[in-house]
Amino acid sequence: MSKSSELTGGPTPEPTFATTREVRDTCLCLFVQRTARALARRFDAALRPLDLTNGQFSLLMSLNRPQPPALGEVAELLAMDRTTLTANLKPLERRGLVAVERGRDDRRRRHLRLTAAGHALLGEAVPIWRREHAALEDLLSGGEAARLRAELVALS
Amino acid sequence: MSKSSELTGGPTPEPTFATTREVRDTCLCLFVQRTARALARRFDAALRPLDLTNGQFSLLMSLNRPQPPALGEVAELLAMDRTTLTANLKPLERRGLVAVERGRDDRRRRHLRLTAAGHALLGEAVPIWRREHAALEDLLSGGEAARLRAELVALS
DNA sequence: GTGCATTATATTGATATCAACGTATTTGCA
DNA sequence: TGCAAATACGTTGATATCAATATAATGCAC
Repeated sequence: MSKSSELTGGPTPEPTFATTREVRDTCLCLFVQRTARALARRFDAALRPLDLTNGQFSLLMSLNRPQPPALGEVAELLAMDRTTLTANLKPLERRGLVAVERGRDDRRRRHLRLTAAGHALLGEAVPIWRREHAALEDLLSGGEAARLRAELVALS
Repeated sequence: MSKSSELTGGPTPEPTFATTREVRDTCLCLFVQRTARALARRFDAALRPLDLTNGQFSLLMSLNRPQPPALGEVAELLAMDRTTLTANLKPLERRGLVAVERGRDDRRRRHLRLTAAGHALLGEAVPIWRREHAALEDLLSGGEAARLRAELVALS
């Protein structure tokens, strides 16, 4: 059936150019990474006047809630490694946008609280996000955005 | 109409929790970054026996073609900054998987060539990619993968 | 063929990402 | 109670990402 033995488990053959085209044209991981880079650049550029990256914006936004969440909860919400979140917090702490405080009940936990400055900066970022996101949705036809979100969540 | 003045351009109000929910539930950039992290972890784990990351796999694969492409072409194909690609090449060059050679016609160009070792390693990676990617497509219903790819490209 | 804009790439500095490993605290069980 | 497993988090080292800036080669106008 197949001219290739790539599936037989024998001595691995070297991939043909046809295999490369197949991977390049179908690999969902590659497609998502590519779009992730493009969107990151786009939102980074839009938020540059506030000296915020897209990731910092999403992180600050996830902290804007009645009760300061623990680090682990936020990491899970962002589908991010805990240690990555620890690293990402450092520049925000330095700038006084986020404060970290030990849990009173459970002293292992570290709760992340948005400071007044962080809250205010987030307020400036929201209109930028609205503008940029509206432009983004214009690239998709009606209803596609919702479907895209559902598909992305299915892969997460 | 709107109880919020976030769109009026006046003194920026601080974002409400409702705004946070809106961003969290709709931001395509956030959704894509989240899925990008999850898929990267997944393919990184699958390729770990070969000591390859998902990005290194995609990069090696993009070099598997008749004529060695120039750095800039590859960067555009991967929607990646040129300087990022320069950095990503270093570990692959160290391991002897990729060779960089100056263009003969245009000596500014640097052509990226897969070595025999790189080609062989890529051969070992293909079955792993096939297995992992098949598992991934199972998470989506029929035809969704193609639609997802098209939507991701529209945003790139 | 000179000179200048353009093109292709490298370097530096900052943040982002995760695995491997280590520490402190809590929980549950004997 | 005492102690081991589980939980929450940090640190280190490696790669990934991009903006800003610099260098070198090409090409074009004149």
